[in-house]
Amino acid sequence: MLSDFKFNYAHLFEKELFEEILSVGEYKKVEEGEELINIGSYIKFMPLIISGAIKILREDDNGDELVLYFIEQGDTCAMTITCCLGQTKSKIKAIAERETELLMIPIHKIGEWMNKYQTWQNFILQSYNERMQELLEAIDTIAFLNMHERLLKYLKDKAMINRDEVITVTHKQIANDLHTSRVVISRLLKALEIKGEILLNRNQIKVLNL
DNA sequence: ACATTAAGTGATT
DNA sequence: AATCACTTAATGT
Repeated sequence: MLSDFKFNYAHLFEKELFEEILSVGEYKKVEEGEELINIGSYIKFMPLIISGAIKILREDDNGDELVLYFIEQGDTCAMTITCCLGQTKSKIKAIAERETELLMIPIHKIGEWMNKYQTWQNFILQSYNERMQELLEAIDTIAFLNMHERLLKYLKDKAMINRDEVITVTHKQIANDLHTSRVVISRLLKALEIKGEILLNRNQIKVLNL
């Protein structure tokens, strides 16, 4: 586990900072489906993802969800950075997409290290920038792409972050993630299968043209 | 064998 | 693209 962490992060930070991260960070392992952050909750830790993947989603008052993007190893959560600056509540929800290992950094360290380490500052700014890009992409997807394209992007993203062309989900779950109805998803999936883009099985979708 | 859950489909708005 | 109503298929007990 620590070797994984080294592999993903060691080259980013100077030795001194890396040591400090290790001594202050708290190792945590979460199972698939486990909720890491909910809307309205205060954030006390900033997670560095060692392995696995996390799904970031928005939720409305009715509890209807909409997936914004996925983050994986080497990434961190941009929301925590915002929270750290303004002591605000989380505006997003984070759920483990699969079994995931994290290193939890107390948020007061974020600011401290910003002043102390140049590499940390770069890391924070860069991840913030990457998340911003992803958000814009998510907006484009929702605003300008039709359901057909959104679905295909979702499937490919999902296959990518799980490093598996076979995705294990029900049509209902996809419908929830994309905030539409199951019937619509079933129809679009069927169309994709006929086009030869995917193979359908109960609880499973195989993405072909990755 | 029966109940439950997932997926497919026509028709309507 | 959403919803309804219904069918069919797969899976669990």
